[in-house]
Amino acid sequence: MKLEFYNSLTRKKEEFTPLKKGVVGIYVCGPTVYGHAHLGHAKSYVSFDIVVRYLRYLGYGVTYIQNITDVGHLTDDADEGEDKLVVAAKKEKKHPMALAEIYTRSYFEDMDMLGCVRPDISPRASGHIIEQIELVKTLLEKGYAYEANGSVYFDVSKFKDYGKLSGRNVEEMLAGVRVAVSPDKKASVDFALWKKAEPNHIMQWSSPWGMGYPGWHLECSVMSMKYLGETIDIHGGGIENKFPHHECEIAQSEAANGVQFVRYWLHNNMVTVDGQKMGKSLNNFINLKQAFSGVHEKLTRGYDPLAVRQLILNSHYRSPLDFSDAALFAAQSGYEKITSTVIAVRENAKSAPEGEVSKEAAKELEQLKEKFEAAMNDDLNTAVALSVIFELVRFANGLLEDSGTTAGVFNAVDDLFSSLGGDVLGVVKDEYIEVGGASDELIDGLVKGFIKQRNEARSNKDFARADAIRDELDGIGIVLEDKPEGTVWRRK
RNA sequence: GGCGGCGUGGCCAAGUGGACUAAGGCGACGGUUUGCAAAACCGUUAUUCAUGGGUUCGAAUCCCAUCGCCGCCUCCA
Repeated sequence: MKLEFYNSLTRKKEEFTPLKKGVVGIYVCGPTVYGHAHLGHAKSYVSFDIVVRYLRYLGYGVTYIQNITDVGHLTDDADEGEDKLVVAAKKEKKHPMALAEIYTRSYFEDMDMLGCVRPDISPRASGHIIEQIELVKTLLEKGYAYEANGSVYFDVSKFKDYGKLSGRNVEEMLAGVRVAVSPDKKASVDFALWKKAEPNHIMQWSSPWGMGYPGWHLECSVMSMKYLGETIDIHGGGIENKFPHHECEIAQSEAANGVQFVRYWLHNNMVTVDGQKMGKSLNNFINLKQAFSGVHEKLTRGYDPLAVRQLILNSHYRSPLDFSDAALFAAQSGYEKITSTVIAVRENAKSAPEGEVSKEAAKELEQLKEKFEAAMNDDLNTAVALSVIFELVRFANGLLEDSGTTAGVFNAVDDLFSSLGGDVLGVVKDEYIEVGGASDELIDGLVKGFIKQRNEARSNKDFARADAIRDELDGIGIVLEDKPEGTVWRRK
């Protein structure tokens, strides 16, 4: 089976073929950096991280572009309202660009924690004002836009395909207008390409139409065009951006270039928290730093970033995902199960008897790999792909109990964990340095001292003392496990 | 009000006309193992897929109605 994506544009699953053989250009709408990234960002960017990782796994050369929106958009569409970056900047008493810098760094930090590969280019909207002005000029020259009172608007009536992505009908939209129409616009559906700035507006640039700033949809058109060309293979983003944002991107880009803008539109669904929409006023707004640290009244503990990632992968990217403390807890347990098995496999690979992979093991691993790829090829069904990883865990644990398992088998199992669980899903790490690593030498020495004392107590049948030592260590987050080959410790 | 989507075991979630008497994870319970645990392994845990009708030889999957939730129609991943 070939790789298929559900294309929002055609509303069906389609086999994926890139425009140019072997290479893929993908553009994903990035964050507006006026606050820390939250669970919704995590779902979106982990989802597209999987797209990039899987395409690379399949051997494509992928160019991954994800913008950073550091020019705030208006807080409403009635030509009123304030730039939301500016609003946040005032509140924190910082220059908007300083604020953008703070939250851009915070964003990358959180995405690194979640194991998302960095985009090849993270273009800033503020760094592409010239290109944006050029696009507006082109649209004016071609008659798709008009200037009014220092602002420039896109004339939707000139672009026949408007509405093709979101399934909206321009006449119906005109009939059902709820927002007050700006006096400068010819029609309520027209959208701003360039906005005139009031003198006190902090972020403004000079243009042929006077001082102003770019409209909200322009940057994505401009930056995808600049780095990926006029027609790009994949454009990703949140489903809430289908309209108006992506619809407007199509209009601007296709009007300017006269060619198809995006071949495959991929949209991820939203998150809820405890079954409710996540909102600042609902007190269920959880950002990633809170999820990782557990400092939030909805959370009973902090969660491993990769456990958060695993929870996201446990459902389909086009399905809504409900975050709750219980769901995170379950994901954490499952993540730890995978982790401990991978570590055990790698340790055993070093001490196991020499030997090649057995035919039976090789066959089993091949079947798991095929099942995994079939799931991923079906519009990235990570939930099923993850279940294959759990099948591999069970298979591996069976091998671990068999003292006859050879190093060759363990290495083959590790290879599959590393490629499917690591390279593709990103929930298996290359190295686990938390336990027994150089940074842990002191702790390791101390814990081993306690283990020695406890085992002396055990051999003297002084189980009360033995259990007391174990409980004491458990209280500070260290778990002891008595294995046939001796007692080992790990962090909780 | 208009448009789109969803509702599967105690919880999360895949499956979207016949191989479903419904994956996988978490939790719970029983067993193996253990001094007892932990971890691991084995087994049990939905005759049923929001509710009520209908189509079909056959429906979780299609249609209609009802209830609930989510998204878009104003920036938002």
